[in-house]
Amino acid sequence: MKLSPLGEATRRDQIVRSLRDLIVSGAVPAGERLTETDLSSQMGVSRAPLREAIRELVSSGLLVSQPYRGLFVREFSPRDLEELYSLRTTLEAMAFRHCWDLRDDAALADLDRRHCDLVRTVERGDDPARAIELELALHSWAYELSGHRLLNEAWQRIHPNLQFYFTLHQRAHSRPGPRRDAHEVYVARARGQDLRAMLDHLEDHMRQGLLHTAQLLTHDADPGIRPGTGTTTDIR
Amino acid sequence: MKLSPLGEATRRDQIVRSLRDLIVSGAVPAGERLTETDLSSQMGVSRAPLREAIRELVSSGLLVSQPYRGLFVREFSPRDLEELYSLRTTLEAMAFRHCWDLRDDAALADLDRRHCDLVRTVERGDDPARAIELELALHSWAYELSGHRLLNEAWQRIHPNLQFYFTLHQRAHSRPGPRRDAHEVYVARARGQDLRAMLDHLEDHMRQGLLHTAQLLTHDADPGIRPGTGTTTDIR
DNA sequence: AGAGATTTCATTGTCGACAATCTGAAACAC
DNA sequence: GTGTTTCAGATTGTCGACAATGAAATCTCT
Repeated sequence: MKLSPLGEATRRDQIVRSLRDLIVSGAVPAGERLTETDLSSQMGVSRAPLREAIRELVSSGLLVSQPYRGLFVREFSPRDLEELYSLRTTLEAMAFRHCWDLRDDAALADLDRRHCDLVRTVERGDDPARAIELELALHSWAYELSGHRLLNEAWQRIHPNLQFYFTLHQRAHSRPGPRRDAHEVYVARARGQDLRAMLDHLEDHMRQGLLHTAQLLTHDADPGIRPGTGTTTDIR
Repeated sequence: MKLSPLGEATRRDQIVRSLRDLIVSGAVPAGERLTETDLSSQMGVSRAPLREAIRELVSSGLLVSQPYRGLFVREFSPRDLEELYSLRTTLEAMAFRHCWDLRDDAALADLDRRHCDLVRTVERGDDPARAIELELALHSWAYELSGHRLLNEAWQRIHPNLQFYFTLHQRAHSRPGPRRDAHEVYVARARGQDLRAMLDHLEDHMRQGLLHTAQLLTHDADPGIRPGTGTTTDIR
């Protein structure tokens, strides 16, 4: 039996969730300045718990705070995006190395379930935000299965950033959610017996994702993107 | 010319630094409960900035907060330690892959400088806390050189945890600081041309560190430590 | 005396008000 | 006209007091 953690009672946590959803869903434009007074009055709470929630979101990278200057929704430069992808690749490779021998029938069934959810939502076509969520949830499988709490925490920290960026990207180019066949291969590799193949596919998958999103970026002056620099296993 | 970032003016940041030093230096026993009222009165500040500072330390793992229950200094289980080491190994390997081709004369001089500082402090014998600090600063070299901001952030987040644990460990067993020759090899590898050798050494170095510290742990019931599960390159 | 209900008290979570700081524009000197 | 200074307005940072919660101590009933 699996029971979800009961909702945190404290307002701070509610605010964190609420604000995170607000940002990640793209309801506020990236770079937008947020004023605490407005937020607190709109949410019907005092500034004290709001400010604590803000601290949490700042340290997870969704907000940027400049003392006495203001609070801003995070913006993504091409360089930020590349860093996000490279770190993610490294972490996910680590997750697979750790969870590889722990894959039992229950775990694989779990993987299938997540995959089915994703496919269903993608095929339905509406609710692309949900598709993004499920896409990332699919990737969460390896982290959770690994049993590595610290690794999972690290993933949970960059997870909203990816979700946020995907939403931005999708809105900007009104594209459909993630492609189906890419995940077919991913899942197949994850079910297979060849860890090396999984890691290689992972790196390709990530590199493709990076290129796919990066080539559509309008900022073209930043020389941050160098597609090389293997992040998991390539050192030869 | 290198100018250090000018000190944050806000009290919150001062409190963060002050509290972090307090914890990391071992002045407060691990597992100890901290009461906000005491802290705020002792530090001569109100609870508002204190609580915001606490949020920051909680999200970096140095404090544990249970809503309405209390605030506690983080404790390390053998499992926590293993997770810290494995994640650190992965991140540091990534740092070296990223900085490898960026090592120029200035960077190597920087590395030497850090190494000399460490050796001097270790040989002087007093101030073991400073030795720990410099030990970790030596490792920071690769992260900073890599130019990978997100990676550096991740390192900065686990950095205090390591410092904290080393302090605890050193106090408990009144041992001298880090061994000298271990870092001779580390620096030599970092200066060399063989990235593979560096990564292999890194893994050995970390595994030894883990075993060295873990075998002295008194908690022996936790089966968390399984020395296997290579974290960087071993998948053969 | 012992188990359960109740009260008490310390501590955390939240609020509204005040002080410190930044931004921008208007006033001023050259 | 240009550059500097001053001053208002708005916003963030900080404070002290109050409400909500948890845990220990006290009380009650068998």
